[in-house]
Amino acid sequence: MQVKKEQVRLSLLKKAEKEFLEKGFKNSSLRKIVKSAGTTIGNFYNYFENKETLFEELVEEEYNNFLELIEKHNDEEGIEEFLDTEDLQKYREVLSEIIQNIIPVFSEKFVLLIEGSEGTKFEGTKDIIIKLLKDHFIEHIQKYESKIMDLEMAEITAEQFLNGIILIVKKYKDKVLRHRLITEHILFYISGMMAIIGK
Amino acid sequence: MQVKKEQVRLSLLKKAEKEFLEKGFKNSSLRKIVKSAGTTIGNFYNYFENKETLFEELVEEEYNNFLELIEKHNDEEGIEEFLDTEDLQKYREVLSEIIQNIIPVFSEKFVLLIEGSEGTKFEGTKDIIIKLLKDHFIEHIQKYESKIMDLEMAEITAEQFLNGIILIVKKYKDKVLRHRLITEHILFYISGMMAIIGK
Amino acid sequence: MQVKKEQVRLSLLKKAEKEFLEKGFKNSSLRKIVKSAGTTIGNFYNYFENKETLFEELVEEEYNNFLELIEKHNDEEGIEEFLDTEDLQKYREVLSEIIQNIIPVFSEKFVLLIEGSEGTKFEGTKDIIIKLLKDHFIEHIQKYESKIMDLEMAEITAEQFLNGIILIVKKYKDKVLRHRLITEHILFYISGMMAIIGK
Amino acid sequence: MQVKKEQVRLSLLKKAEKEFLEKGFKNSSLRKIVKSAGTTIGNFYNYFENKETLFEELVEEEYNNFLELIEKHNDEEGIEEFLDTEDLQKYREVLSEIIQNIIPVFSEKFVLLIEGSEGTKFEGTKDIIIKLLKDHFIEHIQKYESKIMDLEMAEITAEQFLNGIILIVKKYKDKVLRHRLITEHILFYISGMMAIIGK
DNA sequence: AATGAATGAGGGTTCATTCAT
DNA sequence: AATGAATGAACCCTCATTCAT
Repeated sequence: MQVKKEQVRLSLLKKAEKEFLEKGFKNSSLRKIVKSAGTTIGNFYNYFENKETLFEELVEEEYNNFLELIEKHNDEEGIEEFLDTEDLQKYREVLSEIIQNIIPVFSEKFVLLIEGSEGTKFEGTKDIIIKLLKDHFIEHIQKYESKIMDLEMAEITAEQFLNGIILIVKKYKDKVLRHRLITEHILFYISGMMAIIGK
Repeated sequence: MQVKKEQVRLSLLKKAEKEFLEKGFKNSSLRKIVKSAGTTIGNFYNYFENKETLFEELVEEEYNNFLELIEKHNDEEGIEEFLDTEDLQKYREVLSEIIQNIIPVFSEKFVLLIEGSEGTKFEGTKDIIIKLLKDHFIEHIQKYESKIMDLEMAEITAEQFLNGIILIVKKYKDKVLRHRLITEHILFYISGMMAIIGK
Repeated sequence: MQVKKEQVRLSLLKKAEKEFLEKGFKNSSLRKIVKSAGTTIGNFYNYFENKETLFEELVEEEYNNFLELIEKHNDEEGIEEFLDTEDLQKYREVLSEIIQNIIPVFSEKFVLLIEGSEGTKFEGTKDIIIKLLKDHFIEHIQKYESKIMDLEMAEITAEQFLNGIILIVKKYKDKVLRHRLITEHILFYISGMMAIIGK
Repeated sequence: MQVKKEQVRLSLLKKAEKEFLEKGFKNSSLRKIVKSAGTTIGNFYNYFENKETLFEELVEEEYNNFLELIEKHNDEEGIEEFLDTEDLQKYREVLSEIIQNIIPVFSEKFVLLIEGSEGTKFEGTKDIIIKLLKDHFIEHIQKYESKIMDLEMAEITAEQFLNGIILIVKKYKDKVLRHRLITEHILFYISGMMAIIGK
């Protein structure tokens, strides 16, 4: 009695994503995932090695996309130039366009990767990203402001910046709204940082 | 072999706080708390009614302190006047003083209350606080800026504002540093909000 | 080492019935049931949702049969006419035939339902039945004797009547003997009641 | 800090009787008894050896009273003569007087002894009494009726007879009512038995 | 491919009893 | 006499995983 293989597999992934998002990896019950996907525990193990593999499969691609984004961004020096303007409305527009390209990275899977990965091999991802962001912040500030940013504030700001994006993605499913809110969020952070460094 | 009562009790509370902070109420294991406190499961129930009571005992006082803070703050209209200044350094100083009075509320127990209380009767506290903050934000902005703040951004900002405090308290144990960072954090949020509403 | 499903399931039900009958629902140990059925606690939960479901599965059908019996009996007015005779032997025969139809209801499961259900959703069943019987007694006596039965005695008699059936079913497994004893039991109660009301 | 010894002891006995009556020996919690008696677990063991001893102390005297009653009754042949009458009302009166002497035996402690003693050394008492009653019934019937009573019905009747008394004592605390109901109950049984043996 | 039986460890909780103070 | 700390076994239940079919 065989159902098309891909169908079961996709159903499992979909229901797992839902459960993992709601409860995180550790608190998710494989039994419940499997049940809501309409198959059985035993069959699950025909598709995935174990609970962790299931999680990894959900998140792996996202993780790689993100790494890629980071790398590309490191090459693309010059973004900041656009941002070096006094006209806030202009700022917004430029930002919005930049975000347009980045936003696909900020998906539910990304939330999973950052917030739901405790107990998996991805559980350090959030820290890695925060470190990247922190270094990024410090570097840019030094470059443009000739002021040393407070190390602790840099770290806090980095984590908060990330948290904000996660928060928006979790709360708002509508793409347009999400885009606008992320833009505002980033704008908010740029303004805040400028205030801190006393510009 | 009996140990003095208070010693065991305190040890249980201490180890419980640690475990609850790390894993949250639900994911904490009573068996592990009890073991690391150097006693047995059976004996635990001589000190506390159950797992939830243990949590509540850790957090109850903090919760009441917080409620008190809220009430007092609602009375004290006029804080904002001090903040309505163009001199950023002055701003910082006034803020710092206000925070001095508030900061005892932001303890590890407060973190527990906000972040680790899922599964207890306190699990709605975070949402309540966010709502309070959100309404507060909206009200003030309307009063001083004659502009309506974006409802979604108000909510995000409120949650992020709270998250930031939690983050600082979790990461930095030194009182002086904590105080400075919270001041900066609040300053950051004021700046960010002003940017958003386009001042 | 897998055993055929139905075998384990039936074994669990059988051993559970035994344990529940001996000790009642609350005092029965799932561990002991499971052990005597030759399986493990973990495996039990592959067959039944929980301890209470196990009980309900044993008793549900019986409960419905009983409800049906009650309903049918409420329709069938006229039984008493047969009983309104002076010839005791005739009485016995008519009773015996009526009981023949009712007796399948009085099984071990019925005992479980009445005596072992404390702590389950069926725990009020005995009281319901007693109330039904009491009202029944009172009504009939009024109809045929134009005397009001003592309310307390009605209740005691109802409970005792039920207890007697339970007792017989518990003690005697042989169907023929059981039938005879229940007949005698009912006869006994009719005689006793007549004596009380002074006929 | 000493309270009068007897006071604590009596309080423990009183609360234990209540708990044992409600839940039986096995299902009663010593913790709860001790708490409601206003003392502590540790102190309990200064007064009683253990949970079972507590039970025994409650019931021992009752048990001996009962044994005595039985013995006395075996001597007193002749009671039945009074009962050998056709006048029901006379019957009632004689019975009522006999019961007057017996009724103190049928106390809450007696209920405890019969119904709540599972798990103690008294757990066989009910069976012993039933056997005594059964033999008694059989003997009397043979003597007066020259008919052999059905052995099974004798046993059932004996148990039911005892159950009825227990039931009355449990349900009705008022002494006068209790006395009347027990009289009626016995009358009921005599009538029922006569019907069975076909008199 | 699919089923679900079986395991064993761990979850929170209650219990009677012992014993140092 | 009185306290309550300490123990260890038992309670029902959930879990991820393995494996025979």
